[in-house]
Amino acid sequence: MINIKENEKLSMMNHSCAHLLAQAVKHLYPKALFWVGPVIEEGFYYDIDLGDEVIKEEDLEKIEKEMKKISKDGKRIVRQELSREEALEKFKNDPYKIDLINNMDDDTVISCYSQGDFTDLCRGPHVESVKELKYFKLLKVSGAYWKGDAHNKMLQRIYGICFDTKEALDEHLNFLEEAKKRDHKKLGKELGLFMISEYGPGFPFFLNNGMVIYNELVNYWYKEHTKEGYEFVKTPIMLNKELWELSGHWFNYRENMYTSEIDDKTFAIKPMNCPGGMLVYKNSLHSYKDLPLRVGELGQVHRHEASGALNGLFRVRTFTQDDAHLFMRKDQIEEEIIRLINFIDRVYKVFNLSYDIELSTRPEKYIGDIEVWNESERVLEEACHKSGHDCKINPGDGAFYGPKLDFHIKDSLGRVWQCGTIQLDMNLPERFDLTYIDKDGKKERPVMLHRVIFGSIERFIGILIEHYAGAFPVWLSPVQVNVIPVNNEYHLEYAKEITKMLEENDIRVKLDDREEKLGYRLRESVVKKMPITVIIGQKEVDAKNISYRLLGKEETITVSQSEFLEYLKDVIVNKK
RNA sequence: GCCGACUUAGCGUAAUAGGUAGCGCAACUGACUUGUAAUCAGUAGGUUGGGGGUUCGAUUCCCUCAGUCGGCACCA
Repeated sequence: MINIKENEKLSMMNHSCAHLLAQAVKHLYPKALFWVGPVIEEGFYYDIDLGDEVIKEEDLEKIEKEMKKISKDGKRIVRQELSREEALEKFKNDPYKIDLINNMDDDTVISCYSQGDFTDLCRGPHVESVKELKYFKLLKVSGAYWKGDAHNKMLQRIYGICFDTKEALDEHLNFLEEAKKRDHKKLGKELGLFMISEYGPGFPFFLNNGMVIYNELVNYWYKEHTKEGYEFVKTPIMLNKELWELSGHWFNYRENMYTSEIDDKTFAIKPMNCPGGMLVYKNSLHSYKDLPLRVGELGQVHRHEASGALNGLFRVRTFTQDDAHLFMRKDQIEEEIIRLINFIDRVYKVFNLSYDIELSTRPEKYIGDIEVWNESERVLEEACHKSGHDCKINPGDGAFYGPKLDFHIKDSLGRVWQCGTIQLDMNLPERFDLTYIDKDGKKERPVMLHRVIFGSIERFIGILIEHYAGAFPVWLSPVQVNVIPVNNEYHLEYAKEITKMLEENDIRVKLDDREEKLGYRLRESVVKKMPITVIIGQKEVDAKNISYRLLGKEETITVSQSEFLEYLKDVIVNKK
């Protein structure tokens, strides 16, 4: 996946293409006023005020046609620098451009670019001529708040993308198509993984096949966390409102919390697991010798997300965080974080997911001492480097209660998802007055980390569906082996024997003994993305061996039963 | 929540300038007895997302509610 913004030439082309779009829109909708048209990672957009006219998806073709016409006409793109007064005069009928000009610093060089009958306020740079803009595509229209503020009116935004060659454009359009094919909502339905009912928008149901994947992930999670020295808890879904007042969540997130009135008391369904985790910590005394204490919880949380935000498994109203709270002494932070980074690295590698780490630092609104912040940020960054990773800084993007490391994974299509996060919390240990007993018998405040690796199991499954295009590796696959006898009359008995043998070895196996042609059943094996298809015919019956085909491969491999089992155990245990 | 589009059988879809809906797959029944991506025939399946309105008549037009999708805003 290409990042237009990071490629100087393409970035300039896309910016010019945004102007070309604006010019075309102006031709077709003379009343149109334009806000801004920046380059983004996947092309460009332009925000447009059309009064009461509406541009619809089907209008894009028409606009594109006009853009092509202008491009063919081949006008040069000319830069002109203006004084503030000249600029205000030039754009006097355009409140949006006036707003832009008035918000410019005094030392900004004001410039505009003209191409034929169209002029736009812009700092540039641009390509020499609209002639250069040949391989572009308008992709979607939507509403967008003026200046990105939900209190402002909504403008219409048109998205597009431009390339320097036809091949590059086609490649991108193919990429979009491929992504569409992999859509987890579509595959989830086709493969019987999950469903969402209109009775519960944002509340996914996992179906049998999805549950297999879910449980495999959970089992794997427990196993790895046990190896890493974690303990496990399960805290209640619902707790008295007073707890949320104490934690501060009631004040900050009340609007998004589900509540229930019982016996004249308000209970709130947990939107996060930490307050419960704090209570667990406080349930017993802790010695400095017991630290670091690592407490894991697969905690199901509920958050009332805006209806328009919901999206398959990616954005839901209930999800399971693979949460953990780590309590430690100050001198243990660095080591613990390095350990965590290595842990997360190990987990992502299992799924063939590469990733980048970003450090988000102190935001404007923060709590705690600035020295503690600086020190914490330094420790996080250093741990990142010491574990052999680059660390991109995201200034001011930390939580109000502490800095964090975010893990951005890259899927097989090159799309980036934020999943893991390690957050230092300077708020809750204070609010809950967490302590441990130090060497000299005095109470000390522990340092606390929150962390997730998958983030949300539901969302992670959504990402995996798209990452694998529904063709899961054997260890995750709902059905691992599909057994097809060529002819039920002669081969079913042996096929049953094989099926039973595999079942006894904890392989998820399916026997397809329907009275259908081999081709038909084989096709279904492929369509349902079953990783291994065993075909049992006379040859196999006679030799007492097994022939199998791997999903996506043409060849048939014939092996003995024990070799087959060995092969299966290898791919499953080693998660190949 | 906001802007726009969409909602027809389990799934994917067609149709009517307003005259009560077709097709494919799946399902079921029967025939076929099969060696690497769809055997043939038949049967059943729909108050066209819910409610309201206009009309002699609404799946089609209008209003409204819900949901879905693409964005925006939000994302502890």
